[in-house]
Amino acid sequence: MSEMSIHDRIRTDLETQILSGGLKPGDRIPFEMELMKQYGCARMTVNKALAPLVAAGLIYRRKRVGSFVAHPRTHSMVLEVPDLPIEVVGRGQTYRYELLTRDVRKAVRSNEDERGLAGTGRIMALTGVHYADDKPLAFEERLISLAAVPDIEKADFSTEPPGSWLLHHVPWTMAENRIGAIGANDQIAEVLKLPAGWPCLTIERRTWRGDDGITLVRQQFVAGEYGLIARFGHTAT
Amino acid sequence: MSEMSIHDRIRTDLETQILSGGLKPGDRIPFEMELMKQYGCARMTVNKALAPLVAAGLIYRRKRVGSFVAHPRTHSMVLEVPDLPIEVVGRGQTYRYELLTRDVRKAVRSNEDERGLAGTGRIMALTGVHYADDKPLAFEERLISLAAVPDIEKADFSTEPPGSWLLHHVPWTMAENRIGAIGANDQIAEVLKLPAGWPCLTIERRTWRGDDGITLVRQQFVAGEYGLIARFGHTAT
DNA sequence: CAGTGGTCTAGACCACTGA
DNA sequence: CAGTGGTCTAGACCACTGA
Repeated sequence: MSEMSIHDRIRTDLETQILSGGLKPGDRIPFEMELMKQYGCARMTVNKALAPLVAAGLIYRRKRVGSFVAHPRTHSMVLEVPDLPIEVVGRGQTYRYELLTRDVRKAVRSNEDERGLAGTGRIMALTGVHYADDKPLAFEERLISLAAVPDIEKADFSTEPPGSWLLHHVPWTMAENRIGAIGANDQIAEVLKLPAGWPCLTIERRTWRGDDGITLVRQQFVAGEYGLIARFGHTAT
Repeated sequence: MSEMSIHDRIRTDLETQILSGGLKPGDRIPFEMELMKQYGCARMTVNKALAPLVAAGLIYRRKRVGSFVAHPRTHSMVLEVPDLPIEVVGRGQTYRYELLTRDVRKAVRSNEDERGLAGTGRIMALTGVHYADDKPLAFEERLISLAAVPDIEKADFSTEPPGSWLLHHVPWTMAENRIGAIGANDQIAEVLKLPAGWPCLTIERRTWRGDDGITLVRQQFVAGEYGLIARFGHTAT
């Protein structure tokens, strides 16, 4: 407790009050001058405490008016989309990736996915299967922009899956995941050793660096074998 | 550009370099003293620029050593778990909730879900269906702790679904979502007007206020009719 | 106009830790 | 020991905006 810095104490005190409901959405929080007096500190210290609360969307501030608890709009959770090998090994299973197809070619103009990724530049197209304890866990198809990631041509995906390679080598600035469910089609059912139509959790992820698309990946996880967990969080306006 | 504050310029300059790959994971970023000279500002201003980069996990700092670009570890995304009526109406569809069953009783000690929620106190158990444009969208079963939410007994769920009621009336401090896929069983398939075994996206959400469980809800969304979207984010070490 | 938050300065002392 | 980051102070000027 006493090891906490003053700005940490101010911040956590306010967080606690907001999350416990003691301070409700729309309520005014004390002015900077008042917090200075309460905590016996300088204004910069109060400011340092409030900045992360603004960034987290817990409060909003208006000049001449004051600072207020924000109104929660949605349940906003932090979703960890983990590196699959680490996730699987972390569960005590063995992990293996099997590369099925690998193709380097010019992006097809009429294909929306490919055009959005690399314009009319070159792309690498990969399909593969993730195994946990030698049981099929997920089917993956992936497109990678060679303009954005030229080094990818030298990568060896017989040992390391492309997602891990990218995660470790290529920084990204923006990503979007779409999560849904679908029944496995005949081809995927065969690869995953499932009856056709078997339910799968789908994740479609697009990743950008700046305005440049890096990769587009679609994964189908065998229902029951894998789930995503999202925890905690709060976002408001 | 010139409207940007100094700390915003320092921060975005560094972000740009890191995200463009000009600064790679493990690279040292300039010392605070160097940034002071580069930007002609005080050390506090540099500090204000670096703090959000630390919070975002883009850099890490070690005393006596310096500050470095962090190594990306996992994709950490913000998942919006929206209020369903708002989401549906936002898509231009009509929303309707149909309450199927409502039961108030003592929690069953042998049932792990119920015991975890309310000890041996009383609970409300609800099942219902969410409709979009009068087509079944999701089946929902929900348990609510009456100890945590006594007012819920007076709520009318013929118009408003219980999730919205709770979102608007009960603040929560912690939540956990488990996302997966499953084939609809016979009972749920009938309610959702699907063939048995039809793939569904499942969301299981537990919500707490402090140490008290508020609600546990399991939702099954008809595959193709609904998806979750998670955006952006970054976590590193 | 007056009071708020936004930003910034030019210092200061400290804890930590590699050399 | 020396140099880094962590924190803090006591000011300052400004833009914004409700009264």
